[in-house]
Amino acid sequence: MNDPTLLILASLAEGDKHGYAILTDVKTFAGVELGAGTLYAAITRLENRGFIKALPAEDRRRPYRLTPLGRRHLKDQLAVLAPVMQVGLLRLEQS
Amino acid sequence: MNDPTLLILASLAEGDKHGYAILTDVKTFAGVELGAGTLYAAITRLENRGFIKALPAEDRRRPYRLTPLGRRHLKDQLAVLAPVMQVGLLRLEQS
DNA sequence: TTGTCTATTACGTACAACGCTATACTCTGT
DNA sequence: ACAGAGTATAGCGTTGTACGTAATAGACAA
Repeated sequence: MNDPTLLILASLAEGDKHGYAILTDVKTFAGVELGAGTLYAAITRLENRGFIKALPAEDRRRPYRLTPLGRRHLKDQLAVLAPVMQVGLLRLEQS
Repeated sequence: MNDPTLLILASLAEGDKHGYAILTDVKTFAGVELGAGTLYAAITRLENRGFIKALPAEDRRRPYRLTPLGRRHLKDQLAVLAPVMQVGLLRLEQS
């Protein structure tokens, strides 16, 4: 899958998580196994864009929280994706 | 939106289309306006991967058809996306 | 003839996906 | 005590590609 940011945002919509927890969560709900490099690079980008924010570190763990902006972004992304999925599935059935 | 290839495959699932027709179709069903460069570059990549194949040109138009391989690929992509959407929407509601 | 629509191609840039590696700590089993 | 697996993050290099922009060109309407 391309676009790991969507997966990360969807994961954080459930609640605060640190990187590794996102990794396992994504694998569970999406069946996608992100590489470590892919994940943490995407996290950094999401943070720079204000979609997620870092919480105080616990030990080695660096938890992140979805911001209202990130929440809206996820919602928008899903709103774009929904009709694509519907049309795709419908057309695959019909032909 | 990133990943214009998904949009193109979904468009061609309806029937054969040339580039410009894909452009307008995608705008209609997905609300996404692809740039010309984005579109034709993606088409070339899809052709190289065997997901679509070129049909005999009509005038200036170069129509393309979804191959069985491309069909399967679209199906797989949507199958990955479906749970991501479900989980995303569910979690947005809950929180 | 100016502009808009159809239709494709080429080019350049900037970002980012991904694999790989390094680091380091914790816990379990033998 | 040691090996190995799991937890957790960071850095690097390559490759791919998304996207904007511009060029080309025919058709048609104002």
